[in-house]
Order: sequence, then C-alpha cells, then structure tokens
Amino acid sequence: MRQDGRLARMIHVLVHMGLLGGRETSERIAQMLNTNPVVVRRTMASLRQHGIVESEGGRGGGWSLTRPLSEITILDVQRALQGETILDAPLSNDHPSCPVERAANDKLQLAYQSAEQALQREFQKVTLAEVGEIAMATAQAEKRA
Amino acid sequence: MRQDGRLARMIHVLVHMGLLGGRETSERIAQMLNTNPVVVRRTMASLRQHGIVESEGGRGGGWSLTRPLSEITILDVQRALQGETILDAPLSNDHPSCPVERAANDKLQLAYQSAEQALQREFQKVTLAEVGEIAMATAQAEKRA
DNA sequence: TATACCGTAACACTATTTGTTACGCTGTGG
DNA sequence: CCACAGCGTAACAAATAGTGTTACGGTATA
Repeated sequence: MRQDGRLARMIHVLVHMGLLGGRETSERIAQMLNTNPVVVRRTMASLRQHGIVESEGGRGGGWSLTRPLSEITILDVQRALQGETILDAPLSNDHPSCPVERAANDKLQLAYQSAEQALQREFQKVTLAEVGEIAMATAQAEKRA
Repeated sequence: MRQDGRLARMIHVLVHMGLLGGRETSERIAQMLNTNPVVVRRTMASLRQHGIVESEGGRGGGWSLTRPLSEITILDVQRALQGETILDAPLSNDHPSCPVERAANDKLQLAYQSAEQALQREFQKVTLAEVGEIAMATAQAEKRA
C-alpha cells in the first residue's frame, strides 16, 4: 500500500524547528530525516508556497518557521504537501457508460468522502504545538525511567 | 496518488454476475474489465479464498457467486482483496527513538483510525444488491431520456 | 481424447516516490 | 571583491507496486 511519509516527516521537522527556535539548513534537516538536502528542499518548497516556512539563501541562510507551532495544524501541513484532498477513492474506469460501474463508483466515492471528512476533522484538531508537548512529556517520562 | 482499482473492478464484476445470475469465465470477465484472464484469475482467487465466489475448471467451468448479492457487502469484498485494514497511516521511521517522531506518528495514527472506522462503517452499510438496484434504476432513467 | 476451462510461475511494462549528482544563483564575511 | 555557504532546479538512477502477457500444467466434460 502507498506510504507517502512526507506528512509525518515534515511534522517531525517543523516541531523540532519550533522547539529549538532557530534556523535550520537543508543539510541538517536531511540528517534528521536520513535523506539528502535536495529531497528536503523539494518538500520544504511546498511548505514555503503555503506560508508555513520561509527560506533564505546565502551564508547563514536556511529555513525558519513563519509562525509559532501553536498556529500550525496538521491539516495546514497536509494541504501544503498535497492539496485539498487527502484520500482519493480508488474508482474504476473501464466502461464509463456502464451503469453498474457508475453505481459502484458512486458508492465508493460517498464512503471515501465520509472518511475524508473524519480525517480532515482530526487533522484540524491537532496543532504542532500539541505534538511538541507530547514529545516533551514522553521524553521526560523516559528520562525518569 | 495510489489508485488500486481492484475493489471497484471486483464490485463491478460481482454485481454483473449477480444480475445475470449465471457463471462467467475469466475470459468474459476480462473483456468486461478491459484486461486479460490472468489478471482476473489473480484477483478472483482472493475472493474465492474468502468464500465470495467459487471456481470450476474444465469445460463449462468458470466463476460463480456463492451467495446472493444481498448478502455481500462492499466491506466483504474489500477484506477479501486487502485484509482487515483499508487505510495505512503514512508514518515515518527515520529515528524510531526520537520522541518528536513518535508523537507525530501517534497523532497521525489516531486520525487515520478515525477515518478507517468511518470507511468501514460505510462499506458495511452497502450491499452489492443495492449497487445493482441503483444501476438498474439509472439504466431505466437513461432509457427514458 | 480433444477441448475449454482454471492455477500459477515468470517476466516485461508502467508509474510513482525517493535518492543522487550537477550546476546555477544569492547573500555574507573577510 | 571574492570565496563560501546556503538555496533552486533540472536531470537521471533506483526501488517499489500494480498491471499486462506468455507459457505451461491440471481438470472436468462432451
């Protein structure tokens, strides 16, 4: 099954950036994600287009958040990476004029709309600040253990 | 984005089989789906394993439903094709020990569980008989137009 | 026994994501 | 003013998944 991974990876990065507060280079982010700087730039570019981060070239440049983690939801990140729709209903297109195929597609479409709504609702409820808090809390708990 | 298509295609085929009532060969099903018999056998084999259809070899053989369309839900077909889980949360696995990554993954997992439940609920509500009825109705409507 | 089916393995083709290299542009510090 | 550290982007390789195709074997029926 498809595993995009960019959403989780970008949340990971943004939360780190928010917690540390500073600017990060593509190089350092790439190390965080076990990948390389070009992949990072490709993906971060989408976030920049949606105003979540900004980049500066030249010496001392890098990426930084444009607003605090408390004002970024998972849905914001998702939309920046992939657009409005998260789930695509897997429809068939073998005989577009066949009423049976159309009826099957319609039902699938409705079901996926319901799932899409649930997902968007959940994504909108969660800010990156929350993710950071959970991470800090579990880090504390593990230190005590 | 990923587009599996097998679910929609199999619903399409099963409804046709139910409406026509008879046995279909892989060859004829392949024509319905604009594909070829081997692909059909591969996919139908999953449905057979879950008791939705049965196959007979030899002259006059082919595929047939084991029960009426009213007793097959979209969820049944989905499970036969892919197993219990429909949606996989796209998690990251770059630094499994990083609390931030884990917190992000946890939140995504929860959101996807919510979507998964919505999807399963919808899939379970729809029988293939319903799909057939809708198809018959729209076919009628179009004939009148 | 010939034929019309399914069962299955093996391989090519395609599309998508990811990784990698290369090269150009820009701003800063010396 | 120039070397360097950073991003921007194109181009291409690699891995993965689904799909299409060929080939060959098994089986039931006329």
